[in-house]
This record gives sequence, structure tokens and C-alpha cells, in this order.
Amino acid sequence: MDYDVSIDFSMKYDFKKIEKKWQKFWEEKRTYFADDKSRRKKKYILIEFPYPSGEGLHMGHLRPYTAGDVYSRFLKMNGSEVMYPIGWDAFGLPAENYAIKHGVHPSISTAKNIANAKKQLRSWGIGFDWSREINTTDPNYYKWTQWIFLQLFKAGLAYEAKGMINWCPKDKTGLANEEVINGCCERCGAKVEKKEMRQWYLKITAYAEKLLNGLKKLDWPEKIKIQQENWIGKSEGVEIDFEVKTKEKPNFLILHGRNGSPKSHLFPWLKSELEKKGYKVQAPFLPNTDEPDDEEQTQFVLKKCKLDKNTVIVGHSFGGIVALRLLEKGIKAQKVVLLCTPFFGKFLDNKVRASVTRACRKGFNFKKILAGKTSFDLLYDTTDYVVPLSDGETFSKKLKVPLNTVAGKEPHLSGKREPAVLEKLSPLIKVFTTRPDTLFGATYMVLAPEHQLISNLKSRIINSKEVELYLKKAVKKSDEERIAEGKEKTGVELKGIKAINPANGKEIPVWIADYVLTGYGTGAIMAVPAHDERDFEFAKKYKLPVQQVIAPHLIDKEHMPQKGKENTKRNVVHVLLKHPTEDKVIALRHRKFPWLTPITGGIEKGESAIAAAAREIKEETGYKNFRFVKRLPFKVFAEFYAAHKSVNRLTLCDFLFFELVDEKRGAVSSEERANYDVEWLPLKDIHKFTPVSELDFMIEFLKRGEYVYTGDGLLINSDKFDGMPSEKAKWEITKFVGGKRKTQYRLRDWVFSRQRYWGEPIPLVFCETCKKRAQNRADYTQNSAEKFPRKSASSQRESAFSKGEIENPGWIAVSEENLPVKLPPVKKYKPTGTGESPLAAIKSWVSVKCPKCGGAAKRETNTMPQWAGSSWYYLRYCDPNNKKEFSGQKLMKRWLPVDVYFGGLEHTTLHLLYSRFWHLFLHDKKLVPSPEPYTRRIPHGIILGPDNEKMSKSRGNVVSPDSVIKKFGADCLRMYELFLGPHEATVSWNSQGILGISRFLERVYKKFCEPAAEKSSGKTEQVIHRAVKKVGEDIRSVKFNTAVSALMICMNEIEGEKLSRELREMFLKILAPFAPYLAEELWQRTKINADTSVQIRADRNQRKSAFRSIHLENWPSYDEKLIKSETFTLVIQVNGKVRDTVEAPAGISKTEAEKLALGSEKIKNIVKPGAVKKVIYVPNRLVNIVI
RNA sequence: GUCCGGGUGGUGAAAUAGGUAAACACGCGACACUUAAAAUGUCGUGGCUGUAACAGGCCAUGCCGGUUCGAUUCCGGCCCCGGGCACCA
Repeated sequence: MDYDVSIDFSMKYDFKKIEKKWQKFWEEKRTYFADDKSRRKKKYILIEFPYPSGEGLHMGHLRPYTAGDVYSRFLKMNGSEVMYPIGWDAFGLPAENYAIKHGVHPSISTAKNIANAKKQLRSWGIGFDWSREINTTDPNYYKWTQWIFLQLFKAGLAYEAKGMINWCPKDKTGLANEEVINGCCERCGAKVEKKEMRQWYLKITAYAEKLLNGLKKLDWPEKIKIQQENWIGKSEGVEIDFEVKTKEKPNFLILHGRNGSPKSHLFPWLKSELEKKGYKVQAPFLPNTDEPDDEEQTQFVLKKCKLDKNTVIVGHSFGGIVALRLLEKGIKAQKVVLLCTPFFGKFLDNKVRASVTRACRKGFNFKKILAGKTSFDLLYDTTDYVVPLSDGETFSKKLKVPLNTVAGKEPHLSGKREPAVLEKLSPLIKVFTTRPDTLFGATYMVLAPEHQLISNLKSRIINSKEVELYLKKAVKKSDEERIAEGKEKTGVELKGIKAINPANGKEIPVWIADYVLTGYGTGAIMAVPAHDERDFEFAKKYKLPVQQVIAPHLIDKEHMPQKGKENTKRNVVHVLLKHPTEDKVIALRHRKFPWLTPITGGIEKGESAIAAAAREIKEETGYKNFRFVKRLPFKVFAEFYAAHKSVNRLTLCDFLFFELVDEKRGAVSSEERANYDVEWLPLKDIHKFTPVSELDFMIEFLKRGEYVYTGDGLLINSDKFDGMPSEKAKWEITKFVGGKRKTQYRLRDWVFSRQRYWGEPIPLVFCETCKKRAQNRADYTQNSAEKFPRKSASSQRESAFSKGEIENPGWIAVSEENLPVKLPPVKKYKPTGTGESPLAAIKSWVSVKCPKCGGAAKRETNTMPQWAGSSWYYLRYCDPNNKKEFSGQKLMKRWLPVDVYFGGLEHTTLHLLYSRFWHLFLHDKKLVPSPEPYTRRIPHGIILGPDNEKMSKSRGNVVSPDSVIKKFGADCLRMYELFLGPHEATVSWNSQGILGISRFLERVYKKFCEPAAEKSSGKTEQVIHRAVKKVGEDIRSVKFNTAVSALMICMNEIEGEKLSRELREMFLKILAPFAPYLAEELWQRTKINADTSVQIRADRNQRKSAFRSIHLENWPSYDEKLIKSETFTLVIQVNGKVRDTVEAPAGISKTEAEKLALGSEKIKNIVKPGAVKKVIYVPNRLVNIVI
């Protein structure tokens, strides 16, 4: 403890010496450590902890850290116990890439980088609580990262799946949706590719609603909230089923299983449902159903049933065996559907079913079965208690078709109704739409290229070659290519397949196109080209029909026809007459009222619309020679006054488009001439002339040659719904076709595994043995527990499977006492690029014993993304050394939630979303006390280089904080950074500007080298008190730039004035958060100066222990009375223009002010006596004389 | 395309429950100190116009329009810049 707090009373501001001295002092005094037990009110201030890269910390770090530091110091001085912790987000690509580049193991380079960054942070004078320092790569830390992951896994929120994911070819790893920015990797900027891979996902979508709701209560900038909201992208709509029809109508043969009959289980229901849809169905009673013989039943079917090439054979359980036997005998069928058909003849309930086992033992002749080119479909029950799923898997391999599984209404798909089965036989296309009101206008359907139905109906697609070609192309296409194609839509029709529009029963074509996305909704849409831009574009390209079903309801109160302009006709035409040579159209201008209308007329009985229009043109304009061009395919509802009923009445209007041939005119009817003038309006800016909506629509048509109306309106062409407002029709039509309300989110699940070395290992192992048992869990646990009460030793073990283990058969959680799963030390850690993590090559690490059954198992070799460790670090700060829990409840209650979180906007849909998700989950599990992690979020703008460009090595415009410190000192760096501009604004570093701050600090230093005065003037007192107020307010509202400016103003005013000891202290205290070193140094001088009168040669040690840091002092309070001034500058305006100013006593009345104003010589020259119309007085500000 | 921000001197920017536009700072200019330079200090600094000099006048917060005694601030339309999302049915 030998530090030097001696004072150098020289007049030179030697910041190097000063800063070094106090750094050491604060460290040893633990000045910034937060006390867990203090009774003061807690404040938890957080900044995003850095990842320690080789380049060290840069300006981007300085900004939030300084802001947090000023804020923390201020709160601390105002009586709060402030925690402002720091740590290292050291896993992940930057650290790993650095390590690879320099040929050092990441653990070594990381440690080195941390040491360096730590040195930097200390020199910056940031008052972090170093006692809570954490490091995500420390096994004591990532043990808990893994632990939290396991909680997510056990809750069924983690799953493994194969799918197309974003792949960064440079970093050689998969990426989450959030990590792809403009089609490029968020880290390295490389173009992202699509790659099909096995991945772990976290079900963040399950928290979509909670993530959305939680936002409402947060004190975050609206901008960030909106961005998260949009990212989650909630939309409410309905799901509607469309039936599918194929060209060759199938007929069905249903074969029941052992102990079954056509009158039992699902068969009566299934038969009637299929018949309802117009299919022929045969459902024979098969002989000897108690102990059936496959050969006997097969012969029976051959004899009794009619089979042809359009027959679909449905075999339930044993019936499936019979179905396959039929194929072995050379029967040609369209399709065979196997429902829970056994393969091995061993059953999950260990019961003996000798006849079934016997049949299975005979085996199947797959060569013959496959020879008939029959297609297959496998549907197995995940809640089965008899036939294991693995039997289905075997069939799936042998028949080379995918296995479909479903949880049956009853186990073994034996419920009275099994909708999943019906759907397999008579396929439906489920669509999601937010516009069910437009259903009658659905003229075709589109499936995403990955849609299941395509492979399911493969045999019935006539143009399957063409379809396959398209699929291949679509899958290969990267996002980049799609963008390059300019979103030109492509697609191909599924010929031989039609869908039925459930609203009107019409057959509509089914297409596949990649403008429909797999991941959203159901991966299929109903296309309504008349009311959706995308569908319209597609329909236009492939010449698909367009049907308008929504007509806008035009009410234009201002221009609504009045009494006298009567219209009782049902049908009205609007006419647009174009000039023969110029881009102008005719409108009628009312003589009395300021409005324009199109030529409009009613259609007489027996008259065609065109004839009516022609008549109107002649009557209203006098033009004789014109020709009909076209009828616009778009109608609107307009309101007219119906005189005989004295009500406004809706009329459906047609648009007809004419062109003038020559300008010869005849007489205009007298009525029209009295009311209207004919006027030619330029098409281009017709909006400037008229707000009449009919014209708007017509013009849009003419300009673009087409029109897609996506707004609300009244229904047309929709049978009994005609005339209904679209908002109401949404739910009425949904009801009509039996649709279901559904909420969809744009948010996708979080791709959570990375194929890299430097990350937390995912603490799971894969066990083949447990896989089989987990697959058929439900029969032992829920569904049939009562029916089959027998419980073997093995079944009891299986009942202990967690939700995650059931949903991911074979994946077993590492037991908690074996956490952490440490990263093995290896030499080769470069990414393989094959999609496998480098860890996969370490055999000794990969093979483990299964935690559940003790058998041979393999570790998961993917690691977690960088976002894992940072998703909960703020929790660990509360209790960083806890060995029993991720963080102690008591301490979390003490510190959470984070009061203010300073950080970058780039994390809005990354870290900020992820960590909220984890927190909400932990809160649901009652593991954290607060519902949300961060109460207030304060984002910052980026600092650009002096050339207004982003700082980067390649541009050579990087200004490093350390070089600035060398030249000007840390206090100067900090203050200048704050002074650059508003915290949230993007600012550029101006190397000249820093001189201003440097001069300021120098002047402060000099000023405080003067001895304290006995007394200060009242004016000086006022100046300081005002500064105390202003600086405090500005820090509170995060306006650091104006706070610094207030300090400067204050300094300018006290220069040359005498400063009492009290005022000196006040000034230093408000300077302290900004320039902690200088303030501390001068504070010490002030104190010692004050004390020297008593004891100038105090013992050094004594002095040192008696010295209390300025940063632990209380924020000064100001006196409101001192701040108020007795006079103010009265501004005198005439007609709103400033003409003079006078000093006036504060608080004068209006009359007094008026007197003063009129008394001014300048005003007398301008305002003649008696000319004053009105006087406005704003107290203590201005007088405005209106003349 | 759409959703957020934002447009103020030579530069960074201040000022918005509507009330003196340009605080503070950089830069620039003049002067002082100096043999000189740097540093420091003092004064000046939006544009146009005007005066011998004061004084004075007009125009100025992206553009156009509106509300108001008064608009950088509120409303409507447009232009430009930055950022997010982007075939999300």
C-alpha cells in the first residue's frame, strides 16, 4: 500500500502524473465497488460487455462506457448504491478468428486480449466494479450457460431439426435469422448461402406473444420497441381448408386390422366422410379377425373386391400387411396407405399376438412390392402402445418414402374419428390469410416449393417432370439470386390437380412458386389477384383470372351530391374522356361550388352502359365525335342522393374510357350549361385539382393500365355477402367456410448451434437405445396408463424422460452434476466447413456413456452461438461467484432489474431479443424475480472518422482512444466525446475540436491553483448554483453535450472572479463525473489547502487515510432563490417582429409591460398613437403589439 | 416498396407544453504579448443591403402551402439523407 498522494503545486497540468496516481488510489480503495448489503437505494447500470479482440477496445466502446460512467457517478453522488459491472464476452468468432490468424489457441489469445482491454478501461477512468468481473469462457461461468440451456431443453423449448438454414461460407458456420443483415453475415460481411443442415433450434416463437406484450411496459425508445415489434411481426388471420381434386378419381379399399371390423374404430366415420366427398369406398369384413391369417385375408380380398389402377388401399395395422401381400401378388393400385402397420411383430406392451407375429416373420418381398410403381404413404401414431414407431421407420427405409407421425385421438389411431387419416386420403390445402373477406376472389392457389403436398400427390401430377425441374431450381436459388432477379415471380402449375374454393365451389388451379415461403403460415396461400399486389403480378404473368370482390366505398362529404342532383338509378357509369393528342382528360367544374366531377350518368332501362355513356358525353360536353376505348375492370360504390326517399344511396359504378376523335362541339343541354363548365385537366397532376376519389381510381388505372385495390370496401361478386363491409365479411365468410382464427408471427425459431470450436459445448448426448424408448413414450405415461397398468422396470425409467427428450428421441441431457461439459483442449480447432464442428473429430471426447441407460452414446459436437453467454450475464453480475446456482435469489432480488442499459442499436433484434427471451423463460420458471431484464434502454449513435466515414483500418481514418489519451489525457478524451453531439446521434470525430476541451481543463486547473477566497460575489454564487442545476438536469436526461457546455459557460463566467471554498467544492463536484481525475486532484488540493492552516505538515499516511474521494461525496444542492434573477430582458415585438428589448423587473404585470413597451423610443417611431389593436404579453418574456 | 429517424452558419451543434434562431465549441479574421513562431489573452464573426461612421432595413432553420398576434417547433403535400425490414399472404 505504498501510493503517492503527494501534491505537486506546480502550475502545470500534468495529466499523466495525475491520472496514474488516482487510478491506483481508486483501485486500492475499491472506490467503485457496489455493496450488496448497503441500505442505500440500488441502481443497476449496465453496458454491453465487450468481446476482447486483438485490436483492443475502440471509440465504439468508449461512447456507452463513458455515458454509463457519468450516469453511475452521478447517481452514486445522489445517494444510490450503484452497481456498474464489467466482464468479457469472450466466446465466439472474433476471438476464434483472431486465434486462427495468429496461430495461438483461443484460450491463450483471449486471456491476452482481456489483459490488454482491462488496462485500457482502467486508463479511461471508467468506474467499473471489478470485483464482479465475469468471463463467458470460464467453465465456472459457462457451466450455468449450459445449465440454462438444459432447462430450456427440458421444457421442450429446444429441438433438433433438419432444414435449410443460413450458412456463412467464410466463417463456416450456420447463422440465426437475426444474424443475417441484407443477405450478409452480421460478423464478417460474407454473402450468406442456404444449406440444409441438422441444427438445434430454440423455440423463441413460443415466446412471441410474451416478447411483444412485455415491450409495452418498458421505458425504451419507441424506435427500438417498434423494431422489435416488426421483427416479431404479429398478424391475425384465419386458416381455411381447400379441398384437392385430382384428375383420376381414386376409389378406396379399407382393410381393418386384427380384432377390427368395418363397423369398429374409425372405419364407419372414415367411410362416410369419403363417400360424402363422392368417392367409392369398399370396406369388407375380413375373415377370422381374432387371429387373422394374412394369406387367407389376401385371397378373400382378391375374390370379393374390385381393384383397379385408381384404387387406394388403406391398411390399418394388420390390414396393412394384407395390403402389401396384395402388391406381392402383382396387384396394381394407385397407392397404399399403411396406418400403424407392424413390421417385426414385437409389441410395445409385450403382449402376445401370435397371428400378427407369424405374418411378420414371413417377411416382405419388397422387390415385388416396389415393382408395381405404387406410391406409398406411412402414418404412425406417436401415442401407440402396440406398434413401435421404429417399425414405421423400417418401412420408410424399405419403401423409400418419408414416415409421417401424428398423435392420434386414441392410441394406435383407433379413435372414432381420426382427422389426420382423412387428410392423408383426401388431401386438403390449408392456407393462412388475413383477408378471408376476399375468399370469393381466390382464383388460384400457390404452394411453397417445399410444401409436403407436392410429394404426397406426386403420382397424380401430370407434369411431374416440369414440376421437379422447377423445384430443383427453386431450392438451389440463393437469396442473393432471388434479389438479382428483381423479385420476378416464377412458378409452375400442378397439372392434374385442382383445388375447390370453399366459398363458391369453383375449381381453381394449384401452382407452386417461390414467392410463397415455407416458413410462414402454412406454406400455401389462396391467391386473390384483384386485391393483392403479389398475386396480381403473378396472375398477370401466367394469365390467371382476376376477379374483383371488394369495391371501395366512396364517401366524399365535401363533394357529395346534394339535393337537386337526384339519382335513383341502380347503375351508373363514370366516363373518362381523353384528349386526342395531349395527356389530358375532361372534368366538369361546378359553377357555384368549388369542385370537379367526372362525367356521370345513369343507365336507362334497356340501354347499354356504353350507349348511356355516349349520351352523357354529348349532353354534358357537346362533343360529338369520340370512340369507346375500354371498360375498366374495376367498380366502386359511390353515394348519391335519392330524392324520392331523401336518403343517400349506394350505387355501383362502372368506369368507361373514351377518346375524343375531333374537337367539334355541338350544343350542351341547358341544364348542364347552367351548372357546369367543361375543363381539360392534365393527367399528371390531377390530384392538385380535385379530391374526388372516383377520379383518383380512374387516373390510377389510366396511368398504370391496371389497378390492385388492397383496401377495405364493400363486397361484390360474393353471392349472399354482396354489399357487406369487408371488415364484417372477414368473420362471416370465415364462419361460412368453417375457417379458424389464427395468429401468425414473422419471427422464426432461433438457430442455436454453431459448427465452430470456440463456444459452449451443447450439453446433450445421443443414445440409440434411449431413442427407441423415448419414441413410444406416451403409451407408458399418459394415454394408456390406465388401460395398460402394467409397468416394467424399463418403463419406469422411461417415464423420467423430460419433454425435450421425448420431443427429440435419443437426445439425453447431461446430468447437472456433470456440468460443465468442458471444451476439450485440442490442437485443431479450425472450422471444417463440412457442417461438422471440429469437436466431432475428437473421438475420446465424443464417446460417452448415456446418462440415462448407461449404454454407449455420443456427445453433441456443435457449440452454442456467441449470444448464449450474453443472454444472461447481467444475472451473474448480481452474484458472480455462486457455485450452487447461476445466481442467488436474494442477490437478484437486490439488484434486478437492470435500471439503465446503455448499448448499441445493432443489438435490437439480436442480443436484446435473445436475452429477453431467456429472461422471460427463467421468470416463468420462477428462477428470476423480475418479469423483464432491462427497465430502460439508452442507445447511442456511432462515432465516424474525421472524414465522416465509418472508422476502419482500410480507410485509415481510425482514431484510437489510447492515442488521444497520450496527447490530451483521459479526462479530455471523455469530455470531448460527450461534447461531440447528442448521445443518440451519429457524430464524426473532429481532431481540431478537442482543443476546446483541452483549453477548458487547463483553465480549470489554473483557476483552482489560486487559493480560495473568503467570500464570493452574489453573481458568482448565482453562476455556480445555476450550473449545479443545469448539469444535474442534463445528466438525468442524458444530455451530456449540453452538460459539458454548461460547465464551460460556468467556467467562462467565474474566470477572474473570487471563489469561496464552498463554491470551489460545488464546481469540482459537478465536474467530477466528467473529468474524474482532474476533479479528484483539485478536490484533494482544496481539502488540503483548507486544512493546511491547522496542520500543514500532516503525516502523509494520516492524510491519506483521512482523504475521501470526491466521487463518494454528495452531489451539491442549489438554492432556487439564488438562481432567480431580479430582472429579465423584455422583448418587444410589433406584429411578431422583434423591434426592441428592455430590462424589466421580474414578475411585472401586463399593463406595466405594455407601458414599458410603448415607452420605448424605437417603438414610438413604429407604433403611431391609437394604432394599437391588441397587445399580447407572455410573462417574463415578451410583449407583442399588434397594429 | 414499407416502417422509423433526420435536414438549422464555413464545421460539430444549441433552442421545440409555439415566444429574442444560432448558446457552447471548432475554424476563420484583427489586435496584444514575442526578435520570431507556438502557446496564451482580448475583440469580431449567418447572408444581403445601407451609412463617412453609428443607426436602420430586408432575407434566413430542405422546398411549397396552411393555422396563429407570432412557426425551427403544430398541420397538409413534396424533395433529399441515414437506418430497419423486405415477396410474411
